[in-house]
Amino acid sequence: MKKLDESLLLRLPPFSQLSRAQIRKILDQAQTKRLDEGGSFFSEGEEATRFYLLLDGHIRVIKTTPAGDQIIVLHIAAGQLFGIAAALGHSLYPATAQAAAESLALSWPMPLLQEFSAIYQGFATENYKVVGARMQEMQSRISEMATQQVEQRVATALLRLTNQAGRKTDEGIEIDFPITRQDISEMTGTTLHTVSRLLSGWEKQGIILSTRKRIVIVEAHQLVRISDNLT
Amino acid sequence: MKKLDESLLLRLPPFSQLSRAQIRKILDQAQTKRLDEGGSFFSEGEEATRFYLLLDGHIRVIKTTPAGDQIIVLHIAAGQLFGIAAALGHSLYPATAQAAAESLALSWPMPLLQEFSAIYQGFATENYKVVGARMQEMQSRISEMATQQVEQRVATALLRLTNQAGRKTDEGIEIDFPITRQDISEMTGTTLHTVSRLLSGWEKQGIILSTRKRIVIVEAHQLVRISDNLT
DNA sequence: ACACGTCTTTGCGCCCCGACAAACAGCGAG
DNA sequence: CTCGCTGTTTGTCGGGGCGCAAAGACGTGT
Repeated sequence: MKKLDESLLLRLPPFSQLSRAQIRKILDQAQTKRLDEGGSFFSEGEEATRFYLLLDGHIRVIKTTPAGDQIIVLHIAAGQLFGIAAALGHSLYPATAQAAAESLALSWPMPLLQEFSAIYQGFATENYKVVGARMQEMQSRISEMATQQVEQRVATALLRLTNQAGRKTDEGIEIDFPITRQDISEMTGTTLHTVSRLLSGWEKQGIILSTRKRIVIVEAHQLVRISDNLT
Repeated sequence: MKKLDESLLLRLPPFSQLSRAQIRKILDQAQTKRLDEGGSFFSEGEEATRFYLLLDGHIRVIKTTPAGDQIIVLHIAAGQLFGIAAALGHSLYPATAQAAAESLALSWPMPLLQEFSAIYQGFATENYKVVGARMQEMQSRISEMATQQVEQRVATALLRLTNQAGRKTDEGIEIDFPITRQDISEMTGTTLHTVSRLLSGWEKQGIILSTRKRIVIVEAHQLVRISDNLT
């Protein structure tokens, strides 16, 4: 309900064409939730009662297989809606939304999702675009997993992360939230050992810089070359 | 425009709650397209001008990687809508829709997609359900590719196919359209050689029967066991 | 300052599965 | 009937990357 939030929302795609009054009305119905790294907004299998908008931070969406291993399905950056699967006919959250860094989100009761879509021009179409973009990303990842080698997949994953959460520094582009080799292995379907070996190699070649939980891409074009398998 | 089509449509989810008159109006605006095995309704990258409803046959949705290998993203069974990605903000078809068997489909100009959604109760929600189901399937496949061995993935793929296109025979459940080892390898991200070896092994064990382009699952529970890695 | 937990690195051996090659079987065309 | 194309089988070989194990680096809390 702070003024801060109002102007913030105005800049976000789902709400960009609304009036101040409309924004305030929407905000009145929202809850704020702040989580430390590692906390979950909701978990796979829970009843999908609310949908969310990430104001700040980063979220990883995790699925756990019957066998018990976790894999990271996608990442969500600030400004994006999440937990909207119910609009697609699911009554349960299909995955877990976990904070990859300290995160702040607004949430609304699920029935308002339909209401917002019906009432506010642009909200629905923005919704679809989010879904469409995610479907494309998932398709790409299926292709990658099917055809690419581990080395290429890891390179691709890093590039994707820089696109979604890259922050320019004087050394290169830094991935703007804490991320471990384990995380990357869960994104690419390999082991943290292999990821560690690859990153070490790349660091020796000056392609990246890396400290604990932090990765900076120095020569992105080299990663592109690797992900395209031009050896 | 045949009577056949009218009653057929009435039974399909997207149109199940419509009146005869509404159905006729919808049909008047539709084109019919029949394709032999191997033909394409549309191709990846083309401008998305029409959306489709599969009346009969089976379709495989293919993506080609920059490197040139094809992978089968998903299969579409009779009664399902396809080519509706434009509703999600894409102006180009994101993949190729190829007939896996002789197929018959209706199609409408893309603008009618919004119109149908707006006018006809149930059409829009049915649409979402299709999208939701496909997203879940894609998520599952990402998990599988990330965590499962090739043998498990192939078993899972066969089970999925029997669910989507299984036809009961006296020998077991038959996959109801022509499918090659190559196809299966493109679904599971492996080579046709490995698939051939696996299927041969399973046939020796009496789990499946297989002739050229035809697969019959005899002991589905054994496949479930394999896909769950209970060796 | 110290101890502890988390994250990371590195080595080694094995096995799955991809690459290559060659032959066979089924089906349609002429 | 025979040819040719497409799909399938089977063998051998080699390597990428996973499992296992252990130690090292970094950050944190007390």
